[in-house]
Amino acid sequence: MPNSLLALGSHGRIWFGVLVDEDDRLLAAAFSESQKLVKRHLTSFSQKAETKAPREGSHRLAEEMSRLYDGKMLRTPIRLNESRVSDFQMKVYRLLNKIPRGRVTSYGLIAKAIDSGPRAVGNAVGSNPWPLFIPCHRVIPADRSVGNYSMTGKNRHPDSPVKRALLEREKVPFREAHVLPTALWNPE
DNA sequence: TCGAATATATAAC
DNA sequence: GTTATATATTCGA
Repeated sequence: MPNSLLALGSHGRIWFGVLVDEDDRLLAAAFSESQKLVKRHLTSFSQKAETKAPREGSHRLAEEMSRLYDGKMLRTPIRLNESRVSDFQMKVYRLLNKIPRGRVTSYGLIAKAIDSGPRAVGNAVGSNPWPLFIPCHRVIPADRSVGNYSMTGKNRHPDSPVKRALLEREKVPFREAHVLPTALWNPE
């Protein structure tokens, strides 16, 4: 009888939430200034495959998430439940995992590396179920502007302040509205 | 199965 | 600066 765990935590103004399966693997994560939004997002995610509502409790990954938000590294390893993402998405996410902290890459460069197209990569990056854990905020448009960071529909402006703040805490160098070319990382 | 919708890129004006 | 067009993948009717 599968039943996942929904755990919330807060740090400053921000709420973090994780959805973990019964084998302690991360199904999805979310963060927002609104606790309600985080909870709603994760609950609806779990309902896409499970009939039962997730039980609620605490989990170390909710704390780890705030470290990532602050631009720090994880203290403990994580395992992902990849059963809800496509092979294509996983191919993209494995590349995102290789982007070093303090650097960024672009949708187009990823597309070239995996022999796909930039819009398709944008789709995959935008539907990342594990924000912060899979650093989708390190992907920017080819013109090196900040680009979008939609949080599944919310905050949909072209140069997301949330995304920029994440990058700046990771010491990505900016000049005005653009990332410096030296911070660009090329996937192999 | 097909048409529409993307967190795009590039080239032209 | 602004379009126009090519493009890969996903999702819903």
